[in-house]
This record gives sequence, structure tokens and C-alpha cells, in this order.
Amino acid sequence: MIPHRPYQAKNIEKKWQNIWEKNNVFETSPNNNKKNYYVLEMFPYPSGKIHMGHVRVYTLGDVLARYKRAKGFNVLHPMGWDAFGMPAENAAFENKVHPAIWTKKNIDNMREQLKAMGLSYDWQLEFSTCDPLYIECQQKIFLDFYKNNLAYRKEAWANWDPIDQTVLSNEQVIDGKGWRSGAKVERRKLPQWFFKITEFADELIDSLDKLDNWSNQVKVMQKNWIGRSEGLKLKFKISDNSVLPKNTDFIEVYTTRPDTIFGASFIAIAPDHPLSKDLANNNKDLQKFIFECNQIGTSEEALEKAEKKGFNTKIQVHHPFVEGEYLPVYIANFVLMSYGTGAIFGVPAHDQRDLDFANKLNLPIKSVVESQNAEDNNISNIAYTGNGKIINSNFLNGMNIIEAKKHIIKIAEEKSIGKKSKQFRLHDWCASRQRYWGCPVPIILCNDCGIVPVPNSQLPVLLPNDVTFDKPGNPLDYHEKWNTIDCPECGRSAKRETQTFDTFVDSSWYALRYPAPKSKDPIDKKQMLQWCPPDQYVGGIEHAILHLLYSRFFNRALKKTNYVDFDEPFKGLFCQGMVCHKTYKGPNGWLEPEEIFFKDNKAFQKSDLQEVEIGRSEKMSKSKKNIVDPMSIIETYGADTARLFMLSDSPPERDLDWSISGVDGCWKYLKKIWSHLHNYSFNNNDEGLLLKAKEQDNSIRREIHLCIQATTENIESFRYNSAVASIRKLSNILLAYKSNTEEAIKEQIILEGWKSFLIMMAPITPHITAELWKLIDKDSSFLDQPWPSVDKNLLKDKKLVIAVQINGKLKNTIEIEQVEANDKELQKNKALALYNIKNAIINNTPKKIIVIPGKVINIVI
RNA sequence: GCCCUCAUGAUGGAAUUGGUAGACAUAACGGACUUAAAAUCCGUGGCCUCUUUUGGCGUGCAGGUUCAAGUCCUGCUGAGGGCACCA
Repeated sequence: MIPHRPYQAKNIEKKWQNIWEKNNVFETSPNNNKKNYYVLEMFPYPSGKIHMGHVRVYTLGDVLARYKRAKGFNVLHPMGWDAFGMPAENAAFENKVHPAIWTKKNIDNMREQLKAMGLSYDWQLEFSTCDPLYIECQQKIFLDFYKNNLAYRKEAWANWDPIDQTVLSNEQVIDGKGWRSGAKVERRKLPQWFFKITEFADELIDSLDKLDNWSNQVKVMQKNWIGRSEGLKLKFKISDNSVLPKNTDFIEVYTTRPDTIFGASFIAIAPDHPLSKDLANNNKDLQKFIFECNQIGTSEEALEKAEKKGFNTKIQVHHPFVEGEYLPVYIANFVLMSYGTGAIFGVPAHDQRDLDFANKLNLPIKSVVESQNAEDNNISNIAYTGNGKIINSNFLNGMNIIEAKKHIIKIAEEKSIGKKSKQFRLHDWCASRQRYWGCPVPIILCNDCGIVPVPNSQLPVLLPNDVTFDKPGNPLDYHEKWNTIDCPECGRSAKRETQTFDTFVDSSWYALRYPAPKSKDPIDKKQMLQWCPPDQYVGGIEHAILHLLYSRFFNRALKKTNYVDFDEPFKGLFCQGMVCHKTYKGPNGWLEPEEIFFKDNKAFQKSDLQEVEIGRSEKMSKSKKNIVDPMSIIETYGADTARLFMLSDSPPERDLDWSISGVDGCWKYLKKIWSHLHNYSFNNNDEGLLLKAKEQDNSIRREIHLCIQATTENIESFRYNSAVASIRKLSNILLAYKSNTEEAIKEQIILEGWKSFLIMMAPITPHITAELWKLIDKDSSFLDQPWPSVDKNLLKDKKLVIAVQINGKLKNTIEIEQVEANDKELQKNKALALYNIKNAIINNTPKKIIVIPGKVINIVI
């Protein structure tokens, strides 16, 4: 036997990457004979180097792109950079390097790392969001939004991140803390730029149902986030408004339970309701109360268990439907100004918070919904919120809740004291940031003309290069030369808007840019229509709300401003799980996997041999030090091994547990295939011989084609782990033929098997398969090999194995010929003739015998 | 509190419409080769009983539907995630 070359992943991977690049094989070109398919993975922030999360998501996308290509699609598979954002400014501050230079260096480095993974991108379409052309296009889009009332500037309370020194959108505040910095968010009043996302609130919820190829989890999360509720806005007339500082005649409340209006026993308004503020002007006690409420409001822990507190304003309102009945007005700490009207009517019997409040302040509790279950109706500490019949409610009596709601809304509207109303949790998107490294908002602020858009001829508004980061805050504010400009309308001296866009603006429309990234038009209609929206988008679940909701808004706004003609930005959405790793904690804190060795299932520190605590598997993070650097894996094992491991075990949507033994196993497997194929000498391709295959040989062919079927189905439905399993099963069958046989037909079948194997394995491990293909077929181009098709005639075996059960439990099996598959009687008789079945029914006459022909026989005794 | 998802060997997981549970891997163990180790190759493997055959039990728990349930229904427990004084 001639010794073959050992499997040196690094060399062959570099070799094929160079060949692909030199020949531009992944270049996107128009092809009218093929259907277009656009695969997009979420583009990365150029932090400097790739992490395992990148390896996973880009491998998933690449498998799909390469598979679709083999399936005969014309594939668009691009990559770019989400290049603006805070870390560049932090680096500028720490290392005295300009954000632009830092970012470019990082991009160059990460591009090389991604190339080392062997991803099938058309790199000619690459762009980054800090490119002047992208900035110009985005500014044009923004100005169109502004002119169409989809963006506005408003002085508003904002979430202020004291560490990042910028405002945050509601979506970026998590548990009262900044999403990036983790700092406790403060409230500040500032002029801000908003996008009118609430204009599409209904549509953003309703069309979720049409997104069949979106992950359900994301749809549910978006629905909750938008948070639609339907109810009634209702006015309560104030009985004596002479005590009020201004002429306030009524208080307007919002409710989703107008059916319970006859059970109302008080009105409560928010501490920062305008009326509360008016009353507080000359009331020291109330000022103190409001201050206390605001204190609690910021600490989330306290909020959880916070006691209900109320301040009696001594004001009374008329009950709108009961002549002569009055309700007291309280200021209450559990009522939020940011939802509804900032005022409620309290129905203690049917709302838990109202009940807690009423119990505290000794307010009356009046039941108006009667449950069928008597014990529900005795209300002391638990409010009844279920279904029932309306009672004690005058003209609503006897109705069910739905009827009563409809009826009372109708009456309130007729009396002009109320209006059917929808409320959303979603607020407009605050999209401006007090930062340097972002796309400038193209606006000029003039003392005389107000807000003036930068004229098209002056676009793009680029960032000045000569800035320093030694002072806190926004360098653009200090840059007089840049921010002073003549007003384009009146010519007098004015100021530029110094805020820049949230980076989520950049990522809200980048997918539309790839088909024509160099076009002067923000979105090249002709190119875009051929490809967009992307057929499949792949990315992390952490963007379920932020990026994916903003993109859905942006796409609708782009439709309204005539840039696109479709509603949804992504046809299909797939969210992959996180990459996790066990954590190790030594006596002096967290340890990296590299610092550990194992003995007898215990972990020890290499440095001092002390035992180390093995923690549960968690998302790879710097703070827990459970990070594995992808480049070191690619260096030692190769990209094909890393890719194979990423896909092997866990289903893509679940978390993946990184283990070095798993990686090792994948590497050994590739090595085994490598040496096996090098030791085998393949005959020339002669498919005619396959037709002459004998019955016995066809059983191998059957396995091959079953595998093709399974693998294809698994890839189509994103079950990549199962696809790997079925491919490995095929290779286990083929590996059993260790050396060449003398039979030409059999050799031809094995050739067919290995060819199918390599083509199906190619999307997963593209380099090694390309190299091995040359052993089988020197002349044809591997990348152009079509995906193998299933010969359905081969799938059916001549013999069928059928289960024989007694009372549903497997007892034995029978074997029948394929042609007998529908012969119920024959199968039944064969089953009853079995030795242990005969024994079992000797004393128990079968009550019933169920024969599912070709599948199972169940004997009921 | 509300909403969503999940629960299968030592471990990751498979079982697409209810029809032979544990595919494919990882770790483990036994054997071959080796002075030895690594690598490689061969083999074992849900649990219990038995020498073996056979048999019994088994997909978080308790019920139900069905000839037949990992899969469908009801209730519970546990884990993960989302939202949250949202009227």
C-alpha cells in the first residue's frame, strides 16, 4: 500500500480558500435560468476578533447558502460591518487611537478570520455602516422620514446612561439598567429624535401572524413588547373644581374593564399626573408624598413588594352612571403616568392592586361580577378576575363580560363622556445619541427657522476627524468649527444637530443595501426587487426585540416613503442558540479552560494543582473566562473540524455546549475519511453499470438513497444535527468496504455512495470534501456538482419487517415481501403462527386483531 | 402574577403525520497492536431478574383518550426565557 499524505487541514484549507477567491466563485451574478435565493446572517460589530458565537451563526448560514447553491439556486450571500458604536470611542479614549482607524483595523482583522472559516461570501458586496456612501444614503432616508412625519424632534424625558453618557431607548433599558454598560439608568429631560414606530403598532402586531417562517418565540416576544390592550377612555366630572389651581373640569381614565364601572369605589392618578403637580404646588405634604413615590419607582427590588400608598386629594368626582354617587380621588404610587392616561378607576372586587389599595385605606368593596363558583364571590384578600355574570350594575345586569363591555362603551360614547380606545406599551423609538462615533443626524438648528433639514446638495454630513476624547460627553458639541454653519434657509449663523443615530438605525435597513452596495440611490429598486426581502435571515435571539422590531418598523416606513414595496424585512427568520462552556472557579476566582487539567472527572489548576470547582455550562463570556478562541481551534484542528462540531450534536436553535472532546471526535472522523479515501482506488464513472445491479447490491444503494432523502429533508428544515447524523450513518456503511472488490458493479455503487457523501458533506466541511473529490473525479468542478437526487424506486426494500404486538407491547416481528405489504390476511396469519404469540393466546382468545398493513399487527387479549 | 419554550441512557441528542424508543455522537469499559503510552482497529453498553433463553419495567410526576402515547388531552412538579404595580 502506498502511504498517503496525512490530513493537514491548514494547508488544504488555505489552498481552497485561495482558489475560491482567485476565481471569484461566490460572486453573485444575474442568472435568468435560476431562481434567486438570498441568505443573510446578522452582520457583526467589528470588535477586533471573531468569537464562537460568530462561528456558529456564520456556519449555519454558510451551510444553507452552499446547499441552496448545490440545489440549483442563484445565491446571494453577503457580509458587512455594523461599524459604528461605543466600543470604538472607548478604545479611542483608552489607547488614543481614532475610532475610524481602530474600526478599520478591526474589520481588516476580522475579515481575515472569517475567510479562514471558508465562508462562501461574495466579498465584492462588502460595506460597512461608517462608509461615507452608507452615511449619505441613510441621511437621505432619514430626511424622507422626517418630511413624511415619521421622525420628529421633541423635548422629552429620556433614559440617561451615566456611564456611556448618552440616552437609551426603552428597548435598551433592561431591569432599569443600560443594555451595554449595566449602569443604573437616570431620567433626564433632553431634546431627542424619535421615530414614529407607534404609527405602525397595530400592523406590527397583526402581521406577525403572517410570518410563517419566523421563530415563534420571537413573535411572542414582539407581541408582548408592543403590548396592545383594548378598552375605554372615560371622563369623570369633578364635583367641585374651585379648590383646583387651574380650571380642570374632569379626570380622564383608561380601563380595559369598563364592564366593572358600577363596582368602582375610587379614582387614582399617577404621582406625576399634571393634576398631582398642580395640587402639590402649595401642599408640602403632597410634595413629600410624590418625592417618596419617585424614590420607590427607581429601585426595582422595592417595586416588586412595594406597599400600596395613597394620598387623599379631598377631590370628588361624579360617578358617570349613578346619579348622586361620588368617588374620592387619590394619588397612588402604583399608577403610572406612562401608560394609558395616568389615571384609573379602582374596582377592588375585580382587580388585585385595587383590592390591596382599598383594604389599606378602608375603601368599599362592591362585587359586580358573579362567578359560578361560590367561593370566588366572597372577596376579602383575593380579587375575582374571571368570567361571570354582571350583577349590581343597573342596565348591565345579567350580561356576560364581553356583552357588558360592548354595551357600556356604546353608552359612554353616546353620552360623549368616553371613547373606545387602544393602548400600547410600545413608545416611539428614541433614536438619537449624544455620541461622536455614529451617523450624524442631518439637521441644522436655526434660531429663526427652527429645525432645518440639510439640503440634499450638502449631503453627506460626515464626522469631523480632528476630535479628542479627553473630555466626557460628546466631542461634536465642543467642535465649534464643525457645528457652526449658515442656515440654508435664512443664511444666518446656526448650529448643526450634534447628535448621531443609534446604531440600530444603521442595522435597520442594511439588508436592502447588499444587492447594490455602491449605488447612489439608498436602495437600488431594480437590484433590490430581484433579491429582497432576504429569504432566510439567521441570527441570535438576543435581537428578538431591538433589531428585529426596528427593522420591521423601518421597512414599513421605507414603504411609505416609496423605497420598497413590501412590508416585512425578512421572509424567514431563524434564531440560533448560544455557545456555552463549563465554568471553572478556583480559590482565586474564575479560570480559563486552558488553565485546567482533568483527572478522575475532577478538575485541577495547572499552576498549583489545587482542585477547581466545575460550574454549570454558561454562555461564553469574558467575565466568567469560559471562552475558547475560534482562531486557536482553526489553527490546531482546521475550519472544517470547527464547522462540523458546530453542527454535529445540538439542534441549531438550542444552546450548544462546547467540549474539546467533541471537537477532537470530529477531527478524528475527518482524518478517518481522509485516509480511507486515499487508500481506496476508484473506478471510472460508469452509471450504466448501476442499472445492472443485483438484488443484494441494491440493498447498499437503498441505504445511499435513504440517506440522501434524510439529509435533504433535515437540511431543508434546519435540523442540521440530524443531517450530520444521517451523513455519518452513510459513511459508516461505506467505510465497511475497506478494500476494492473485483466486482465492477459493486465498485460503481460504492463510488456512487462516496460521491453523494462528498457532495452532501460539502456545505458542512467545504475544504476537505473539495480536496477528496479530486481522488474520485479529477476533471469536474466540485462546486458545480448538483445535489444528489433520490431514486424513489430504490427506497422500498424487497422485504419488510413488521412488528407484532400484544396489547400494544412488542412481542415479536415477522418478515414479509414488499409485494405482500397490503395483504392483511397473510400478515395476520403469519403473526399468529409465531411461537411465542401462539403460546400467549393459547389460554386467551384474542378479542380483536388490528392489522395496519405493512407496519404493525396488534393482538388484543 | 401573566405569556412562551422545554423535560428521553453517564452526556449532547434521534424518533417528520400516534405504530418496533434510544439513530448519530461524546465520555466510559473490555480486547487487539505496542516494552509502554498515544494513535488506530474490533467489541460492550436504558434498568431489573436469570447461567442463557425468556420475562418484567422504562421517555419529569398523576390521571385520561386510543387496539396502540415520548408524541394527543387535563392537572401538577422542575428548568430556561420574555413581560410586569400596563389599569
